[in-house]
Amino acid sequence: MGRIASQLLKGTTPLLVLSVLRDGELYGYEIAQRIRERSGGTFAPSEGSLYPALHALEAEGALSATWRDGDKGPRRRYYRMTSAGGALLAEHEAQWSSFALSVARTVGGEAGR
Amino acid sequence: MGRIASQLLKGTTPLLVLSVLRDGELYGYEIAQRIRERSGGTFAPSEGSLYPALHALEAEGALSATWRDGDKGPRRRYYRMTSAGGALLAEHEAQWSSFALSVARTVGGEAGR
DNA sequence: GCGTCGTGCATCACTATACGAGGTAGCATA
DNA sequence: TATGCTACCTCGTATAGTGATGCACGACGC
Repeated sequence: MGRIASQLLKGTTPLLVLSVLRDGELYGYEIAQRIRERSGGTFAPSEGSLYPALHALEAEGALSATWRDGDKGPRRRYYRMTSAGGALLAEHEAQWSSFALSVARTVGGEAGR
Repeated sequence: MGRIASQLLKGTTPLLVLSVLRDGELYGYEIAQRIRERSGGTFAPSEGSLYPALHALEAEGALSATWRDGDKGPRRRYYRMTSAGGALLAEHEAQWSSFALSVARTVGGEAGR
């Protein structure tokens, strides 16, 4: 990803994470893969941003998580969206659309009114 | 603006600044006002982000600037987009649309293929 | 004359957050 | 044995937005 995009990404991680968790329970690594797939490869959140974001969402009560031993490979931490998480997702979605709309208006040059 | 939006804004300032300068020459304060108007009041870049961004764009050669005494009020620094700035604007626009599209795809949940 | 307000530019400390590197660990395969 | 993939976590660094502060000018009210 170019040097610009990593700045554009700021603030979108919770939105992206919550979005892929609408499908159901996922563990961290899998969340990153889903985001990558769904974005068409454009987004590949680094571990250094993904895990802190998951911890923060869990601390806020937006996600609940449980450790589970994989029969193969190391243990995984599975995340599930709570109802508070659903509300937060809705909020982030609204914020995003309003933001994207405002960018479009400003760049497009139509009167903002 | 909420605490989320200020993170979303990161990286968009050059795009917004260059966009309003398509109209012609503007000075710093005026650039902020235009962005505010065009965005419908959603964006109101703080001075602490606007001026450094203008200086950076000037240093990159995307903008040329001249001091001019206002007949009333203090002197103003007028900015004009260079041809390099036009190219940079096109690049930022492309980057933005690709970014916004990817967010929409990821949030929308369509296969990213 | 003097304080206050609005314009206009600039810089600073603070903050949020993305990145990459490094560490731990388990299992599979060569 | 060693290499590589999965899987988690944390740390140092860089980027860039915010609000506060400062300087300077002109206009207006008292």
